[in-house]
Amino acid sequence: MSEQGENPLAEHNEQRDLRIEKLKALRDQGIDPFVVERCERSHTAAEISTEESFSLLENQQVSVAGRLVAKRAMGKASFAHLADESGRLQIYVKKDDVGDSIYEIFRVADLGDFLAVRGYIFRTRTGEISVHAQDVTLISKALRPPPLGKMDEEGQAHGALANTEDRYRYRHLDLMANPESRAILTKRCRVVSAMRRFLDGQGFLEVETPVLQLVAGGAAARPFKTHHNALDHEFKLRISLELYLKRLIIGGYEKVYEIGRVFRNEGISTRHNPEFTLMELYQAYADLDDIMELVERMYVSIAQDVNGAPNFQYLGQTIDLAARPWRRLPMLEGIRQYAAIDPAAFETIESGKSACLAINVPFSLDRETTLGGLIEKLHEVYTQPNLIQPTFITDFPVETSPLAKKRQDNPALTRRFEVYAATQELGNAFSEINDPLDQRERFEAQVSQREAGDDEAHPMDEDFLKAMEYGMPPTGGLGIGMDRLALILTEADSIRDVLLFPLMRPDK
RNA sequence: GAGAGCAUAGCUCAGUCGGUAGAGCAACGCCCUUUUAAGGCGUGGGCCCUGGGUUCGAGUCCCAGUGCUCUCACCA
Repeated sequence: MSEQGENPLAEHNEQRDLRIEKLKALRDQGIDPFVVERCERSHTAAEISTEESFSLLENQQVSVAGRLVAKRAMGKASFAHLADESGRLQIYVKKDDVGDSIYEIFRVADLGDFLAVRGYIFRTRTGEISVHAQDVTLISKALRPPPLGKMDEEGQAHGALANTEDRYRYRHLDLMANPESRAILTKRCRVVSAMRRFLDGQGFLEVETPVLQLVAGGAAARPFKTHHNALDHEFKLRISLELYLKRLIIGGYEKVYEIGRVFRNEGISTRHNPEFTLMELYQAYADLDDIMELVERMYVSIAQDVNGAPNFQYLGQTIDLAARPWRRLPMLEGIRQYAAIDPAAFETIESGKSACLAINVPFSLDRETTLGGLIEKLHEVYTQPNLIQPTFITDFPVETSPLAKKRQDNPALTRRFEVYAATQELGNAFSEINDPLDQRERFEAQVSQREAGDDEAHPMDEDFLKAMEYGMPPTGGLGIGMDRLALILTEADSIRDVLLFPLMRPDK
């Protein structure tokens, strides 16, 4: 926020100044790395450096390119490593072979520059498969040194960019310097594509619905607000995908899904980012039990795709997704097992609270204003930490489930489940309400909660209610936080590790 | 929102009892034709996060602020 404004060229930086000088000197000799537009590559680093490929490629000509990430210059013959997306590859540059002028180009190349190398494959005295250069071209120049550190024989980086803030804030540097960061982020992308592949294979249609909405509904959260100039109207960024996808079911689509960014104006933590990726699907003529079956197959398929097995490790435990059917546990039954409170105690909020007092719960009862809220709190505190192997928690309280059908035999409970594994919530599903009168009552109950001070209660949405009044088939729906799913499949510590660019406070 | 920890060279980090700044890597110069965290000799590089305070003297101690990280709360 400096008043005079920052001129990047005025920035004092000795190493950068030197590199700019080098660039000028090269240009004076007619060598300009930035005029290069493309580069023919015959092989990637990974395609060269395996034993199988070596047996085919030894003494063969190859053309490779990549970022200069290590350099060991020794007078008239030098070694260096180039990194491309596939990995690292050693090159050997000998003055006698490339000639004085090319050797000089290599000699002045800095770490971070991009080089194209043509040469033949050989194995060094110490056994490393390498390219013996016959030609070296500078194809792009880095004006700042990369925070690479050094890599030892085990491939372990030393002295590389390690500061957590910088790794998130300058992800391009993190990706350059830390292969394990890239591995986790790549896996996250694969989780999303595996999800898409599975759903496409099941006959679901991928759709896109509005991010800018007049009423931000479908979840309980405060929205971001923005303004459209031409309409001179306030819009909100969506907090879920739900209500527009249901409109598509009303319109006659039978199996739709969307994988999209949603925005919640809330705190940031190791499990929360203000914008995150949600997958929601809706299937007409299906109920909660159909969705359970779908979820079991979906997770097995995704784990198989990204981990190569229908299970994964988390905190030292093996989570076995293939052992189907997964456990089904009604929420009140879980509370009976893990908190030792009889379901009969939840007649009223008062009787529920006395049962809580009797077992000395470790949270404040004053905060709980609805029976359903109290029950969910007990579930989170007592049951959830025990849910290691995949488990469907069913029969959520009606007050906290304003979009789920009531159970016919007990209208205090809903046809809803959340799926848990490794103690993490990994999905939320309902038999969706399709009775517009019931839906109106639920919204009205939410509006009274809002008026009682709960600014995250669901807002009234007349436009959606009107849509439902045209008739909606019985429908099963499912929502999955993709970032959370990626988090446990990668065993990452923080949601920021599975987001390419997590939200950061503005720099300086 | 509450608490704890951290902030020093481009990167990773030391810095003792309060005495005006150190290493490795990176950079620059010289040597070196199979090295691989190459090596050898030499050189440059610092708003010690910011602002106050204590003190003859503060990277170090105190206060406040800022930023980050973690824990808790919030987030059905």
